[in-house]
Amino acid sequence: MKKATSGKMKKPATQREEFRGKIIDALAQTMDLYGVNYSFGQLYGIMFFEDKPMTLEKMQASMNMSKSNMSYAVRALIDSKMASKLKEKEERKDLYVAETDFFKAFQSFFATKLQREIDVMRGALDAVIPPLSETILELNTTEEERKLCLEDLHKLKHAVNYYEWLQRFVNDLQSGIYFEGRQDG
Amino acid sequence: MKKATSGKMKKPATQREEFRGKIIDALAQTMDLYGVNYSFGQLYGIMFFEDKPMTLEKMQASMNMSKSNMSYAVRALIDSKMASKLKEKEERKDLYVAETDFFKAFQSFFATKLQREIDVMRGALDAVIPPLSETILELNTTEEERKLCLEDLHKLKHAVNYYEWLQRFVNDLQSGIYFEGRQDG
DNA sequence: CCAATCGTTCAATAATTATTTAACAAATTG
DNA sequence: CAATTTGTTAAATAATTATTGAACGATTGG
Repeated sequence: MKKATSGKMKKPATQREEFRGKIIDALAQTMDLYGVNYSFGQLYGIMFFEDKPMTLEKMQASMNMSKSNMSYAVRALIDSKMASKLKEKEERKDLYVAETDFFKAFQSFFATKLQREIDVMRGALDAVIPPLSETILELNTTEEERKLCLEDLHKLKHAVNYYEWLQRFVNDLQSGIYFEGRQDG
Repeated sequence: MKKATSGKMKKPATQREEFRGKIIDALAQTMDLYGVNYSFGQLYGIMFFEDKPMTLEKMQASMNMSKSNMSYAVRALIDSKMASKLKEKEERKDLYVAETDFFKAFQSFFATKLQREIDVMRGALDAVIPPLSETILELNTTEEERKLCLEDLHKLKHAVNYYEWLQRFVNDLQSGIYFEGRQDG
């Protein structure tokens, strides 16, 4: 992804808006690093500075983009728990706020991604290890093939260990213990 | 990114190759999650199973893709330290190996990404905080504008704390202390 | 209960990214 | 040192993803 050329954000009027723009760009670049659409990252940045809950209409105005795209964007942010929808509405319109605590945002974003990774890999490992083991155990498997299967199995067992460790890591991340030495909140 | 339809991998001949294919697909999906080109992720998977060093030619044959693209792919893997180039060559051809220790691969991949994030964000914060502070200190700043700037400054200071914490986290990640409880190596 | 409006989805289009082909410089062998 | 051969890059093309506009059901306010 890349800085979109369509629907460019409105030009900074004050110096403060210019500063915000720089931080928003850095945030969007950062999120882009992890596979998040650059524009969706920008929206996070805008919501980060906007202290009040925002409507889709407001987002549309800030980003100069279609409401449709804002709908997709805000949903993506909600999926990775970087934003949330409020229960209240403002004259029929849904309201959304960004998670402005970077520590919590980090926790949510990575925990979500890592958990998805674990689920995908565990799914594949669980599907492959049993029949691979079976092949090794079968009498009519050639000696050469058995040797190759054993090597693969060894690698997959290493992967299982890794993903068990990673699951503990994610649990710890969610528990908050890594944030114990933090300064501020 | 998405499973490429061009240059599809050769069909599995043995059951073992089919199993490998499933794991390779899961690995590629996983890397895709973090913004890595799916095909490049597949290449990592192939190198992961191939125990010997590989040449570009070999990669080309395994993936049914151009040597050019394999050159790009292997470089991306090297950049995130998931693979490395050997000093030796095999009849003029460069040799590459994948990092097969998932713990080390994790360490490298995330440390690289997170460090890039820290650098981008610190760059923006360092560029913005001093002039923003200056604006607040200036006499001819309106009361309203000063209030808004102060709110922004507060948020950015929180971000600085976060990135200081994240830098310590990355240092710890690189030191290996998070892997102390691991089972296997 | 009707008219307006919100948010979502689908299909179309625009924009970006992935991949290839071709050209080239560096290295190497005979 | 000439002829190959390698790996990289640039430009062109193919494929995918992002964004929009329009259509629709749901909701709500009159």
